[in-house]
Amino acid sequence: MSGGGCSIVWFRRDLRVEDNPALAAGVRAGAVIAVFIWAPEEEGHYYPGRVSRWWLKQSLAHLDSSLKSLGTTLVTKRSTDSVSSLIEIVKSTGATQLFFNHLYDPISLVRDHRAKELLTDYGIAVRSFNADLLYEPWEVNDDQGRPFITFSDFWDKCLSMPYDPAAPMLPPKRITSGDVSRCPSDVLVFEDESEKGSNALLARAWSPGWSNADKALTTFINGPLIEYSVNRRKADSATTSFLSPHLHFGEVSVRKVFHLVRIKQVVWGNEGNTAGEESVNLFLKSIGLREYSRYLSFNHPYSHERPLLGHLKFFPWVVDEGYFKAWRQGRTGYPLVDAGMRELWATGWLHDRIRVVVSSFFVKVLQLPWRWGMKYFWDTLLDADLESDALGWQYISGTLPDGREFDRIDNPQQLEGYKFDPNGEYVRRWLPELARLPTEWVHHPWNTPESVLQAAGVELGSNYPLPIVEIDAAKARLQEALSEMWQQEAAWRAAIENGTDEGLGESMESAPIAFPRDIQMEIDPEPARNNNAPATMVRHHGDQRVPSMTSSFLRVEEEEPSVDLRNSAEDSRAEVPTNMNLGQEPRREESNQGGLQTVRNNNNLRQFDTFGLQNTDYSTAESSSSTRERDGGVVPVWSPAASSFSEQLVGEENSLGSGSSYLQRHPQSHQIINWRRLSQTGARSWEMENTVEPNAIG
DNA sequence: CTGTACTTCCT
DNA sequence: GGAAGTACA
Repeated sequence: MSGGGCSIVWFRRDLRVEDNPALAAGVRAGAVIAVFIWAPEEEGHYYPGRVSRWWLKQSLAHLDSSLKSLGTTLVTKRSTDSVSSLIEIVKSTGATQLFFNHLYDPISLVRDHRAKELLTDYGIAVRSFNADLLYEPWEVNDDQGRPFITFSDFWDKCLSMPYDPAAPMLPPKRITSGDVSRCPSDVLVFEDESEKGSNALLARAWSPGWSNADKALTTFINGPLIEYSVNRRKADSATTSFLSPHLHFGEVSVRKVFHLVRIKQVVWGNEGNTAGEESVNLFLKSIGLREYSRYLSFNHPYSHERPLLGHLKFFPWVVDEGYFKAWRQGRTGYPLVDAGMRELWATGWLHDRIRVVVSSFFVKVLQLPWRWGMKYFWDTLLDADLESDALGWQYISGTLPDGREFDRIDNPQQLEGYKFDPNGEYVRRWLPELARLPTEWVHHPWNTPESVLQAAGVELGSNYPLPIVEIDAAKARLQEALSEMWQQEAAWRAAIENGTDEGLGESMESAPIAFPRDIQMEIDPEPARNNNAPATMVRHHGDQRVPSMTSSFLRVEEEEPSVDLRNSAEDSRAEVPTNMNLGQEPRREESNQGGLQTVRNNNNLRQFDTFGLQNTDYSTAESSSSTRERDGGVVPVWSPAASSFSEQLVGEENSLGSGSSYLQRHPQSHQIINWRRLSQTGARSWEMENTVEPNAIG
């Protein structure tokens, strides 16, 4: 096809040969050059952590061996600029086409757009595909064609779309290899000497690689899935799917997961197995959250570093590295939290429930800035995933429209972990110093009788800490912090109205809470795990300001773009994109909603009506055309204004004019994205459609 | 069977 | 905090 040149299939987080649309397209087009480019510097702060790099290394080796058995090989390149490397590969191989699968994190959106532009200019036919999601983010909209702002609405829609997700494709039977004789692979280094020892242990517990992922999926669906709803609340149960690292690297297709799970659902539905059906719904929901994380990232590319809602803009986060360190080391004095943090450090894994516990503790009790916790998760989790983790932390922090109240420490008794760890086995496993405490006391040593402690060999404050913060103190401090936040907010508004402080919004925007320097390097309680970061890692933290140790209540804002609150939204709201979906060709298969729950929840927006702002001028939001004529069709174009639906929200909610207005509760919600920084990267509009033909651009 | 107090979970 | 479920009069 296309003149007979070979195609580059650019692998990224789609390390599988099965149900890989980019690979399938390459195979269909003729000879294939399979490429992986390792350019971690492109990730900025989010240089992958040790365990994540370990996984990637294994997964790539696995993919390479699969490709070899199919007739080709994986070309690997070390790079600081993926797009330049692609052009080099084009030059050295004579490839005429490039295929890849979509990613939705902000860095990839920019980079992939640039890849498309530059390579198209170079005369290369570029096509990209959906391999990571059931539906592309722009396919899932409400009745007015606007993106959803709550998960439940989003997920209800996904489960009731008029067409099913694409059916998974089989792996190619054979791949014709392109000529790579003049395109040598670089040896990719994913771990340094100091990391090898720790990494060796990982191989005992995990088997990266797409066919292992497939086995894990089958095992889960035929086994633990049916018990999922019952067992999911046990901290150390082996009944989670353990698919998340596989899914992160795209070793298994989420569409295959979805299809196989729905088959089970139909079977169990016919059998009247309600427990099984409930399990399926819950498990699919966790798949849905992963979908939603991409959806949010696509619609709000800064959701990994900025709260989606602005109402915590003035919250005085506790910038205290001592707290942060205690949390990381599992020395907070709360056994369940500490057990979780030690498990995370030791294994790179944490049960979802425990993730909620430790992150909720981090935000609500310690009141540390959530981005620190998110960064630590990024550095340590085997399944570290920017979009999913951003969603999780924003949810915990109460900065999502459908999240929880911020001003409550929910279920403080869950910190006495009898719900997730009723017999204390989990705590005893990870906190040997508490192993001899009776179950009755193992979750709350702080009020355990002295005689019991002595008998168990526990000396509080010595071999196990007293609670770093008492729950009651944390509640009180939370209230103080909130009133301080409201004062700051009021002062800020007053200053703006007086015109005396125009610069504040700007300065806040440019002063996010810096990560503490080198957080990976000082964590380790055990020298054997010392994580001597390679030079590249250090560099990413080198330019960070270190938070002051002396001012634990230093007020540091989560940044927001400057918002001029004086003008009414109706006067100046941006043009509303209307036809994002026109170019889509919905698949025509008959929709099968067999038994899937489509109960519609109420939106249940939170009552955070503290600012009382109603007139908000989102003048910083740029307007941009959301569609482009192309090949006789209109295709959706990712562009800042098109994906930022703040202006639509303003329009709709203000026109409702009711006391339950969304924006009355969340006056600055969804005004979160500083598009200037995006445009600095050179992206004005990013094609995400999958049918760009050569020379169609420009 | 309906009303109501109580519990659980919430992305 | 509130919806949705549960137990019981």
